[in-house]
Amino acid sequence: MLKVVYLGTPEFAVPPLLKLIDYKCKIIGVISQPNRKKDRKGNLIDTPVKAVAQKFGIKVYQYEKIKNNCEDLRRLNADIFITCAYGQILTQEVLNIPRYGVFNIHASLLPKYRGAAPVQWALINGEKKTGITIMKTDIGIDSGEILLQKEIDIKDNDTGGTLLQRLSLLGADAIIEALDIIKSGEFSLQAQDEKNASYFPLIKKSDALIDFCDDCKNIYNKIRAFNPAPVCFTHYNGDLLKVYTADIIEHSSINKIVGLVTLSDSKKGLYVTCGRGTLRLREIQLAGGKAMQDTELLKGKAIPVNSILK
RNA sequence: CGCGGGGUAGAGCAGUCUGGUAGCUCGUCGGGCUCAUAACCCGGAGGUCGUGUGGUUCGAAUCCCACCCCCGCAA
Repeated sequence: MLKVVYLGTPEFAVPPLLKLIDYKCKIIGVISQPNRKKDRKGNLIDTPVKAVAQKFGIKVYQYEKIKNNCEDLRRLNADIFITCAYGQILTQEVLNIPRYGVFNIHASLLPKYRGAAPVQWALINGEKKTGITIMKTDIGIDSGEILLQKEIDIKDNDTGGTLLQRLSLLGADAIIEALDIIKSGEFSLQAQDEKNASYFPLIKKSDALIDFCDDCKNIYNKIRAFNPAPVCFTHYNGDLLKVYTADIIEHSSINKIVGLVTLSDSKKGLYVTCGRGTLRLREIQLAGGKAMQDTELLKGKAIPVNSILK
């Protein structure tokens, strides 16, 4: 039976792990990032992958720097490492450890959208399709040879959350398929076409600040890409105003004043001008308050017409 | 003890500093007007003001104490 070590950290990496637990292989260990998230009281929270692994009695390892723990890793005597949003870059020394090498579940159709946040970037760029790539990890970032790919359509109403979830399930199916192939021994790996490669960086919190100078379509895409995390935001009177969802009201007008509230009505909602077009900020949240519909928020809190959001 | 905001009618909020039995925007119910309406007019119902059968007071949503829950930031 194939001895697998699974490396993953966030929610996205949970479905593939669950699928592998059901699969005819032996998961001899799970490696996850150190616990970093804290609750409001300052207690550290287990990573989603760690929590699931522990529930199934799988040994969990958390390394500050995995590359400094090769001795441990060798001792596991694994046939294969499977990575999925693990969060650390593996060195050649690590890659050499498992018998069949390291395979990665990546949420894009490589060579496009290499990098740590392929799903969000695909949405930001208004892509119509994306997918999962199972590739053999090499020393570059998402540059390894491809074993198989699965394509999926991006729906107009997809958000980062919904798309991540579907891709996560797709990734779970894909890795099982990949293991079957690997076990059969009959497969060939396909080098990536470097000419078509694109790389997008990790999303930073500051990327979520809405720039109303932009075209409303771009802002709309960013808002859905960043829902439910990190969530786009702007400011009203200096207070944080998160925007979970928006609707495009019209996309042709050219506006000199942007971030301008043109309609603020507890029945019709909150309309704001963009460089091109107008958006309705539909699901919003002020600091300290809960997320709610614009119409609900406006019943208790006035955001007068002609206010500027920035 | 990381910093901060908040828990008041079905919903969103004001009132708390400067104690004196609760108000706004909606929703809801009834009636009216209208070809019609997410429009407008009139009227009604609905709240032990997070919990403590706590403290202070003649009197607490409001001040003090303890606890529970929600949210923003930070990590």
